Amino acid sequence: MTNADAPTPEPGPQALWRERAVARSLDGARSRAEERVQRFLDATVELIRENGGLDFTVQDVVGRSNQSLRSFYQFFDGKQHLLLAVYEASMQAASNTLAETLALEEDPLERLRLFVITLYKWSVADPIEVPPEPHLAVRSMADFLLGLLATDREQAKSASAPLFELLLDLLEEANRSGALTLANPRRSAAIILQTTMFNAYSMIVDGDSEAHEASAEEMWEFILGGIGARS
Amino acid sequence: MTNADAPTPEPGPQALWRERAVARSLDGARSRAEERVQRFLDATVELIRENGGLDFTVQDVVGRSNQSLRSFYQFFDGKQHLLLAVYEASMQAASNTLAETLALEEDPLERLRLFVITLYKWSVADPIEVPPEPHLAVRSMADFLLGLLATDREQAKSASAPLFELLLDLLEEANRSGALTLANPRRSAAIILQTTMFNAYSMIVDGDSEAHEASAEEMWEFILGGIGARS
DNA sequence: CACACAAAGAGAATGCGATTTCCGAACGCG
DNA sequence: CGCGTTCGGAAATCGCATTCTCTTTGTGTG
Repeated sequence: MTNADAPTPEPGPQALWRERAVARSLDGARSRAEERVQRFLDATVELIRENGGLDFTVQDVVGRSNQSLRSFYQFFDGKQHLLLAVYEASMQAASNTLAETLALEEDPLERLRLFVITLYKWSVADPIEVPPEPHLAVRSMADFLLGLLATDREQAKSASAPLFELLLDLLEEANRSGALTLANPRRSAAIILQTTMFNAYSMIVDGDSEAHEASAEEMWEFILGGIGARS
Repeated sequence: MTNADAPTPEPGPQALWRERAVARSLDGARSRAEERVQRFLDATVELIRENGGLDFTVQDVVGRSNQSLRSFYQFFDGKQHLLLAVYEASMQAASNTLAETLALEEDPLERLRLFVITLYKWSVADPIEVPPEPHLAVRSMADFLLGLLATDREQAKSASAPLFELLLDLLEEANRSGALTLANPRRSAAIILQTTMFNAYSMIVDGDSEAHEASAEEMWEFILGGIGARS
């Protein structure tokens, strides 16, 4: 209930962008505002898809969403915030979709495998080709994310939380069922997430470009061994 | 926007920056030029150290090295190139220093461990505190590197080559000695390098900030398991 | 219906950096 | 000694994010 009327207060670091963006306004106005924010986000996702990167201008986003610069800066603190919002949304969406997919599987370890393989594919996929939902922009946002880590650790952390928590659940479940014996599930979750999402580097430093299919499994094997499973 | 073709023939895309930079010029002039280029690089490293990031202006570099903007753009194609040059030099230096360190150790697996632990420390260390040689700027350059991967894969690859080759040698050596049984050393090298250098992400997503000491070993354990060693 | 006003669009104005260009002095050489 | 090359100094451009101003539009009120 923070009734913010100040120009640009910059309250807590945990203030969710959406709250901020939709701040005041009564019922009707609120939903109208949310809708506008959403239009900005959608336009951004489209742009990222199209040129496969973050090199579009704020003007592009504004134009694409048929709104004005003024509105943009009323809803977001800047391009950085916009990107963060998109990233956050992506992670949330990814997390939800993954959770659905995993629901079909029973075996703890198999669930974990599914998580890794799926996330890996999303992370490696060329955004231009990724057809489905406004889901992942993961690959395209990797560098933005690293930049964020350098400055707003907290935000980067909370934005990544959905996926992290999901994975953590999987690990703890596996631990309980006896499939794994992790001393520190949190650390394991962190390293697995990192290994899976930042594979772009590995992909490149090593010469070949083909064999994406193969490497998904290779990576899974690597992780599996790393966390102490595999005979 | 990637290829800014100058009137000069400039053949392959792998043309090393240093060659480019020092292009023509006879003997005397050449060394003089090399020295100037070096001054730019040194100044850059200093700046990165000082503010722990890449957010300094070209002007800063120029001023710091007591040269002129004009000269800067005569030697480098732009800030991007400067950064690439620094990164390349860092990797080369890191590789050399590592090679020296490893020479003292006999056991293949232990050599590998030393490689990982050392590189990890360099990658995680706060650049402001790293006292020794103009060595690593790895941590500070992680995001730049990812950006590079998105655009100039080849350059990113060749700049990372020194470390990659060194690690590859270690792995093959371990394979020969029977300490390891890697089916595809190149892939293993790639994934190990990635896991080690990009730990920043892992470090953050997981809550805690302490325990760097501990995590170096944890990471080693993870990698060791991943590549199939460890009982 | 005219009026007060908040919301939102159009763009011009700023500011900051990277990149280019221009001008003239210093230098090497026939 | 004059000429071309090299190079510092600094102004001129450019692209883009971020601000600021002015106008228009939608809505509810007396």
